[in-house]
Amino acid sequence: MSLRIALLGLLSFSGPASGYDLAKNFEKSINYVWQAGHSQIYPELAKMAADGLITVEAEGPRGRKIYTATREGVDELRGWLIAHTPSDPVRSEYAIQAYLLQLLDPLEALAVLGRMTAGIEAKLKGLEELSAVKRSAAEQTRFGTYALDLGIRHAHTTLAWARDTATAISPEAVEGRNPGETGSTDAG
Amino acid sequence: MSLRIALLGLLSFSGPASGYDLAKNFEKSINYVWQAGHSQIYPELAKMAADGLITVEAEGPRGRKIYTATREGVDELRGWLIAHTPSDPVRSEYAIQAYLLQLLDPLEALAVLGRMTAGIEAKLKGLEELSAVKRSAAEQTRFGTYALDLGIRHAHTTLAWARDTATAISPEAVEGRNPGETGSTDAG
DNA sequence: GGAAACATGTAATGGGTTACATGATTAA
DNA sequence: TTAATCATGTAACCCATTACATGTTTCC
Repeated sequence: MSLRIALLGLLSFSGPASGYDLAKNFEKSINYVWQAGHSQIYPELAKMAADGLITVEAEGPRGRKIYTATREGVDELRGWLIAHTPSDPVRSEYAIQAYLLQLLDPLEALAVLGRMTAGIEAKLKGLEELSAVKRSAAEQTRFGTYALDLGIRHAHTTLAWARDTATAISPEAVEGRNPGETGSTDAG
Repeated sequence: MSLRIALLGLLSFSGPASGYDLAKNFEKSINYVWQAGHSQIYPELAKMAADGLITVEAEGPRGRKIYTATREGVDELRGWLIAHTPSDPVRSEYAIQAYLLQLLDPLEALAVLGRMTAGIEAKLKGLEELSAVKRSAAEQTRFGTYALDLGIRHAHTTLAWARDTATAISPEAVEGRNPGETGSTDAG
């Protein structure tokens, strides 16, 4: 359902577009918040057309099909936005690892948390750069910025959590982790 | 893969257990972080047994099967914890709605954000109550608490984001939202 | 005897990822 | 002519949800 809504939304923003256009557009906007590749998008567009939510307005070169949202499609989108209460099932591999960390000894657990921290920092850096680019280029819609903002905030939260958890597991070990020291050879 | 790991983890904590036990246990622990029902757990256990990660140690009354992790299972779990970098694909209906809100007029958008806020507040309340219960009952493992903590932090973050976004859309309208006023009939 | 909880499964369906497959157009 | 990019699809497989289906034990 969400994919359908996302595609209807993109069509509403951009006007008539092909599956290829939508896939490209998806990749650099909603993608930060919901993932889908062309192999999922093309069949979904076919189903949406069969359901009367969109129509093939025209066919261009190379078999390019131009879709437009129908009245039903617009209604569907508006109805979902206004009436649908989002579900937010948490499905976090980070949290699973956190839950199971006690099966490792403290030093191993700290190493795992260190890897987590690095991963989240990298992701956060990417999102923030993107945010800066989009803001300056003004290529981004106002609300697209808000979605990106949510992503950045969540990454910050996860990062802070990983650091605090590391501290809770072993305060001394974490405090000893200053730049230039690895803490692996000299314990004192 | 994650389900497998979660089940191996639960088995490691509890010792030998049946699918039923694991499903119950799952529901009140990892469930806040990764969801799976019995209809997913039973087949997965069968596959894990076929793959040599667990074995049926004994059979109890009512066809109850008691599983234990094998050496391979323990290795698999430890290997995943130590080597696997968690993926955290964001798949948030909240964010999709945020992205598409500009298709509504500001008053409609505010109503949607209000519903979001209420939903997240309810969820947060549930998680925090649970956290209090678990802390007092000491029934919770130390790291299970950390996973729950992550859930609570994320909910807080989403809530703050929803409020800030509402303010950004329409500062006046949001400031006017005091208890006792609905703001729907008298526009001020 | 009947309800509740124990205990285990399968089937149908939907959603998502990866890989496979094909062909047209454009620009170097 | 050949590489890049445009453009569209299918197939195999995995994971997840909901509903269906069955039988046992315990307790009232």
